[in-house]
This record gives sequence, C-alpha cells and structure tokens, in this order.
Amino acid sequence: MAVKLTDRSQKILEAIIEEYIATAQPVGSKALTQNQGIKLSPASVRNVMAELEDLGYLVSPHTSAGRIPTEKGYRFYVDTILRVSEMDSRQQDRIELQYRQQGLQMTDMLREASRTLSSISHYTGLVMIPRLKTTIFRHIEFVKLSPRLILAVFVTQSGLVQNKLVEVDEDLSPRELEKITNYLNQTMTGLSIQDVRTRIITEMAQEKALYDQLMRRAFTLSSAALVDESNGDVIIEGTSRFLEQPEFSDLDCMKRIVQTFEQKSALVELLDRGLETKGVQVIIGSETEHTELSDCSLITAAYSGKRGTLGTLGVIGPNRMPYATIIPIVDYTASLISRLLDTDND
Amino acid sequence: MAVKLTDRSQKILEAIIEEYIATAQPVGSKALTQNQGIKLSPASVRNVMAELEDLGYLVSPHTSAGRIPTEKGYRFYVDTILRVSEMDSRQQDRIELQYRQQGLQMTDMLREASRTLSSISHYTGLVMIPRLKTTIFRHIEFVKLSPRLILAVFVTQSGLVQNKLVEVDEDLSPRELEKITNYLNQTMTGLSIQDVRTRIITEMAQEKALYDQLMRRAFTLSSAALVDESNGDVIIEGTSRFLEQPEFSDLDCMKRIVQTFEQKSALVELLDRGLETKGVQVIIGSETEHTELSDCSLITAAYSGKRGTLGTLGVIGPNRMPYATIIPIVDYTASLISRLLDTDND
DNA sequence: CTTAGCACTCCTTCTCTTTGAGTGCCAAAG
DNA sequence: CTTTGGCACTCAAAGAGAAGGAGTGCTAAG
Repeated sequence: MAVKLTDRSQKILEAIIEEYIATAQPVGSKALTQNQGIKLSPASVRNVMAELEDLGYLVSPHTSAGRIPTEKGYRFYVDTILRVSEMDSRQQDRIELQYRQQGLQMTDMLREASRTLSSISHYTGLVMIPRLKTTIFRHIEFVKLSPRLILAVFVTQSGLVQNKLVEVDEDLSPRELEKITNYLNQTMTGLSIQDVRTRIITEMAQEKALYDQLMRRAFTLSSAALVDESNGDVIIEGTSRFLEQPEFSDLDCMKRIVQTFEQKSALVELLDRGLETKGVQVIIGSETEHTELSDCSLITAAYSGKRGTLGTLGVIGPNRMPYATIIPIVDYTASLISRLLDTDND
Repeated sequence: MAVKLTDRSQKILEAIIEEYIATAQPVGSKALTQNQGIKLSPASVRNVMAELEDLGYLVSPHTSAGRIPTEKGYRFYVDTILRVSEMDSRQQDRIELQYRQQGLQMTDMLREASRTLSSISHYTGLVMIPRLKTTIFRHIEFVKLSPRLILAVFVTQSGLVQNKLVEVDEDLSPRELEKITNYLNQTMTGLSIQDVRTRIITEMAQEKALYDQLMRRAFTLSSAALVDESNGDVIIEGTSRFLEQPEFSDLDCMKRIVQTFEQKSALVELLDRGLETKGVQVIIGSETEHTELSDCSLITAAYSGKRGTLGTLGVIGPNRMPYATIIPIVDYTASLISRLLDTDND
C-alpha cells in the first residue's frame, strides 16, 4: 500500500475528513472551497476527489451527494496526515485535579478515569481492570469465616484488592493460618502472580512439600486464592453518549452495540490488543473484527504501574471521531494513571 | 377514589390493558370483541370505553385511534384487577439452578440475580447492594500496606466483603494491629454496623478509652473503616432491553433514560422505597417522581438475610409491562436470594 | 493543469389525496 | 333501560407526484 498521494491530495483528504467529522454530512466540493485554506475551484477539487475515491479513501453514498471517508481513509488520516499535539496544560491540570481529590482505592480511581475519559471526550470511556496474573504480589491475608470457609484477601503492588472465598476440606486452626500467611508473605512478595503460581507448582512438585503438611496446605490455599477468574473486566462509562451520535440513530444497530457493551467480552478482547503496544493505538471499524462494532472506532493506550503494563484504557465511538483531540486525551490519561499508580501506596 | 366499577367495566378494562401490553397499539372496540371472552357488540364496548375514559382510566391519542391505559388505569389494574399467580415450579427450579452453579461471593450472586431478572423478564434488572449500615458485623481484618497506610477488610454476616484503605497518623506495629483486630472481633461480632458505630462513639466518650492509647487507636481505625460511603450501589443489567421497547423509539427520550440509569441516584432512591415494604411493590410512571422516568414502571421487592432486610431488587421497564408475569418473577427472585443469603456462609 | 459551463442524477421536501380504523350519536330492537 | 346496527365524522398514516437543490462527471476553453 504505497503512500503516493500528492501534497494537495492529502490536504484535500484531510479537509474532507475533518469537515465530515464536524458535520456528519457528506462533504461536497463546494463546501470545501468555501471553507478554508483550499484555494482551488470546485472543479479541481472534484477531480482530486474522484481520484481519492478511486484509491478507496472516499465513497459517495449516491451520485448527487458529497463524499464520506472510508475506513481506509480514516486509517490513512490517522497514520500519515494527523500530527497529534500535546494536550493543553491547563486542561491537563484540570483533569489531574479530578483524581487528586479522589480517595486512594485503585478501582475507584479507574472508574473515575473511565468517567473522565467519557466526559471530556464526549464519547464512551473504557478502562480495563488489571489482570491478576500481570500484577505483583504484595500481601495476602486469610480470614476464617467458618470451619470450612476461608476468605482470602489479596493485595497487589499497585493497590488492587481482590477477595476470594475458598472452601477447604480440612479445618485449619488460626495458628496454622497465621503461619501460612507469614510464610506466603515472606516468600512471595515482589513476585508477579504468574511467577507465584509457577513457584507454587514447582515447590509442590518437590518432595519436601509433600511431607510437610502445613506447606502443602499453604500451597493449596494460595493457589486457590490466586486463580484469576476475573477474565478481564471493563469499566464502561457514558454509554448514553452513543445515543447522541447521528450515525447510530438506527435503533437496531444501536441495540446491537449496547448489547455488545453489556457482554464486555468483545471490549476485553479489543483492549487486550493494546496491552503490548506502546503509545496510543487506534482501531477503526472492521479492524475490530466484530461485526456489531464495525461502525465503531477505539482509541486506546496502555497504563502501567511500578513494573510493567497493567491494563489499557481508551475511548470508543463512531468511526467519525475527532481523533486529533481524543488521542491526546487518551494518551495523557494513560500516563497520568500510570503516574498515580506509581506514586501511591508505597 | 372509590372502586365503583361494574364487573363488566372491569373485565373490559382488563382486556384493554392486556391487549395493549401485548401489542403496544391503541386498542379499539372491534379488536376487543373479536378477541376473547367479551360477548358484546362493538357499540356497547364503546359506551363502556367512553365511561372508562371519563373516569380517567383510559385516553385516546386522537379521535380516530383506540384507547390506551393511563397511569391511573395501570394502577387500578395492578391494585384491584390483577390476581398474581405463583410461578411455574419448573421455571423456579430452572432459576434456582442458575445460582447453585455460581460461586459463593455475595456480589457475584447479586449480579447474577440482576442478570437473571433481566433475561427472564425481558426487561432491565436492578439489584441494590446492601447498605453497610444495615448489615451485621462479622469480622474485620487490618493489613498494613505501608507505615501510614492500612487496608481494612470487613466482612458482614451475609458475606459481603468491603475493602477500605485508611490513612493513619501514627505508625502501628503489627502487634498492636493484631490486638486491635482481636478486640474488635470479640466485642463487635453480631452487632449491626449501625450499633457498632454508636458503640464506638459512646465508648470513645468514656474516659477510660481516652487514656488507653491502644483502645483509642482501635476506635479511630474502625470508625474510619466502617464509614459507609457507598451510598447505595445498584447493579443494572440489560439496559439494552429498553431499546427494544417501541415506546422509547424516540432517541431523545431514550437518551435521558439511559443517562438516568448511569447516574444511578434516581434508581437508588426508588429502590430504597421498597426497603420497608413487604412483598412486591409496583411504581408506575410519574409515581417515580423523576420526570425522566415518567414513562417507566418499576416492580420491586426487598430481599433479606439472617436478620432483617438487606436491600431491594426488581425490574424496570415501560409502563406497559406484563405485570402479571413479572410480579411473580420478582417475588420469587427476592425470596430465593433471601434464602441463599440465609443458608450460605454460616 | 485549471476552471467555467452544462446536462444529469437522485435524494429530500412539500403538498395533496387517499385510505381506513375508530369514534360518537341516534334510533330501533330486545 | 340496555343493547345493537347504522351512519356521518375525524384524523393519523401512507402514498403519489412535483418541485427544489446539492452535487457530480464531462467537455472544452483559458
């Protein structure tokens, strides 16, 4: 896919896309010439537009309407034309203030992030909660609720708290529990959950553990407590923003999208994609590979804690999104969250 | 508002409402006579309908349309005409099975309840999470995360787990923390959070506490941990169901409703109303006293744990809801949840 | 290469008409 | 006194043109 567009063609494509983003109406040649820095006649613009249509960057809904960008058009715009600016520093401060006032709980902060993303972008905010396995073990505590029922409370380095009820076969004395707790906290702190789990498995395989009943129990209990059944959860805020978009005025289409949101699995999959990428990622339309979301675009970025990536966050909206303003918002939010997770809870 | 409707009028009102619930179309006299057990001519039915309109139970959108029920009509229908049946026992079993397979965590169960309510009613499910203060203290645990930061984990009798980060002024040793934990668990178990809090206040007022530093710290810590900032949270499942209702095909109206859902406060208020009521409560249209919800009805019921009411759950949909089928669903779900909360976690 | 001109397309909007469901009322029948 | 058939009336919804207009592609001249 060669990039062989003349400067002028790019300018015009840019203008069309930006006009369409602003108005949601097909853009005609006349509108373009009147608007801005394009000093050409409508006829010349038409020639270029026809060319851009041949190349697949534009389509016209019908002969007597203007042109609208295709996915390929958006993609080219995002990849090649768009120069993202930094965010206004006053706005940065305003956002940061939002979080500073908040409490310290990580999930609350992530929820706030999703809400803020939605409210300043005017689209729908998404935040993926960190997967257990990618986080760092910090502390575990067992609370005996009844002879057979133990509550495991597990805290990650970044401050995520996870509760888990574990049913056990044998009645454990408070003393035993305490020993187990101490042992685990001493040996496992600082490891990633991934590592903790492999370690548990290897240690259990060694004979020594098999003979030490207490150890065996410790491992059984902790491995039960650390099973990551969350499977990725997403905080979605501002679903109602979707109802504001003219492209989703079709109720049926709208319904499918909202249902997809409710199931979350598609969103988890999409946010997962951004986990290993650095910087902001843009997924446009059918790139989502979910038919229900084929008219939606996502702008995502990964956020990280002390050690490595924790999750991703972003904004979802129609293809026709003001990428130029939202990309910096997502970018800034991700780095802000990372910073806050880094400094908190030492 | 005297109930002076003849038997025949009631029958006709019932038929109209049920027809309207089924079709979402204004009901005409002809449709009624053809349909069911009404053996009258259209003309007679018209007379009765005019009478019902005078009484305020029906309105017609315009002269040449049929009639639709007013809120007063629904109210009368629900209060006087409707005889709710028990739920099909096979369906009961099917529902119960859903929960049995689930894990033990209370919030998971409540989420499942909301989801199930939505999927079997085909409307939107609501479940209010228990307020802390109405629940019974069972166990508290403190985990020291850093010198100044303590994680309080707090378990209620019904199995609700609450985490709270508390910042403290003074560095507490693990030994002190343990003492505090033991003290609190011994003295407070079995009391309601409400009682625990008043107790803390009175004890702190007594001199003895003032001189015992440890005690003072225990009280400070626990009172910080037990502050109920949750302010009532609602689990909403199946928002997309609203998009299926023809009465909300107006996007603007739809948007307002979804926004109201997102804010949750209105729903909390409405669910709160059902806290002290026994059995199923029906709130119709403007009875919600929220203009955005003036075309919505709620069917709610309280659920309870070992000791007293914990919260409410229910279904929200358009006024035109099949009350006859949903009321038993809500009723059964509430009692099922109560039963499960009673037997679990002893 | 650019641009003015022009014929052509076809969506959108408006008005006007038609259609039909449903009503209210009256007078006759039960 | 209640019930019913008949009938004129109302009014939303649906359809059919007709007019308007935005936008295009093409051609030929600058």
